Amino acid sequence: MTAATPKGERRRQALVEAAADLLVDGGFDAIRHRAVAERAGLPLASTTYYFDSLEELVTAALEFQGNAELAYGKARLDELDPRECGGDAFVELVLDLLLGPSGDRDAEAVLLRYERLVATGRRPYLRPLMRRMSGELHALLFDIFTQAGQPVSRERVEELIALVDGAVVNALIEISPDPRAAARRMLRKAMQPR
Amino acid sequence: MTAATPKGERRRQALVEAAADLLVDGGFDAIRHRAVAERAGLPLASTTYYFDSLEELVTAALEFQGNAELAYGKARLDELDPRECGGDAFVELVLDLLLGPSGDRDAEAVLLRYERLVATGRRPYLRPLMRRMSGELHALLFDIFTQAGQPVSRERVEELIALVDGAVVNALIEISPDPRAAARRMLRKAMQPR
DNA sequence: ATTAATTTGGTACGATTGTGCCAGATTTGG
DNA sequence: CCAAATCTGGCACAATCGTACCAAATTAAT
Repeated sequence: MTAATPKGERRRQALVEAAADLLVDGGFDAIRHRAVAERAGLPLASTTYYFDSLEELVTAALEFQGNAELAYGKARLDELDPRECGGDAFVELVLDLLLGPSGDRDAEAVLLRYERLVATGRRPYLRPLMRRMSGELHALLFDIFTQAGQPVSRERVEELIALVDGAVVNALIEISPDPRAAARRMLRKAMQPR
Repeated sequence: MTAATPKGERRRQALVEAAADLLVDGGFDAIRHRAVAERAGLPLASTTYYFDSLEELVTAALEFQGNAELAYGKARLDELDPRECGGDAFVELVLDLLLGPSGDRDAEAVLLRYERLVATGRRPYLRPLMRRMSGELHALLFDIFTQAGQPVSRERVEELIALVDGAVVNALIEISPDPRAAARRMLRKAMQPR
């Protein structure tokens, strides 16, 4: 279902953003009709009016959030200073793209990113969207490495991403998880010249 | 709550195994009082009689399943033929340990293994258990590499595991996911001598 | 054998869920 | 300006959930 009136469009968008918020700090299961409506300050029925099903709402929320993250990544690419590309700053940049800005320190934000990947396994309807966003992220990383004077093959990009993702996933079971530190360690070792 | 009579112990165990079954083919969310009771052929109330809460039941199921997988891994180690350790067979062995036996062909079984890792992020009560099992798995892989005449450092084991895990997680979003193939490709490249 | 502890299984309750319904209000198009 | 489309929001329903309760049955202990 799509809105036909300007105000309707605004309301629909408000619902999407509310759902994206819930997604970020509660995971997929936090996206419920009532929760979305409440956070958006709208009546329950508006969620079923603008979205034929929960799946549609979840998809819209994921797309909104994913696009925001990609836009953030592109901004980082544009402001990339080619001089500061060998050191730690570059590693942090890559981590920012894969795990989210270092500002949000807690592991929660990181967790969600990987919940998305895994949750896609049981929600086939998300696959096309996830595939597109994942492709764009890979391309973005490829550009950033190139721009930074450290050209890499597409295969190498995939390898580095896998390394980071694996490090993160394995860090989640620690008593006091610090996935970013684990990913940083792994990435540093992989990137140092031999 | 723990059983005091032999028959009670048997019933309790039946519940654990039923819960483990549900875990395997439905994920954590599939472990519900009613579902467990039904699969075990026992009344609903037996689940609350033997387990103070759902968390306790989930924990028991995870432990049961994890131990079974570790036992499988140890069996594979014992029957390891040191002659067939350079080729593809060895790669498949490692994949069997990390993704499960190649017999279960579908991506479902693989998916669950990674759902467990990520789900642990939102279920802190599972962390001690997951940590122990993960540690044993790492040690097991270390032994296997050693036994196979390809000694590696503990750090290298972690790196290879991360590589496989990352490859799997990223493969889950494909239209027709084949995580094992993705992991195999990544592992082969990492293990080939340079 | 008889008392006490344990187990059984049926049932019920309160919360939460996704979603359908619909009379009224609002906005849009002619 | 007015009819038609769109939107609103309150409500209800059936399912499902975790868990509490309790009288009867079974098992263990003396």
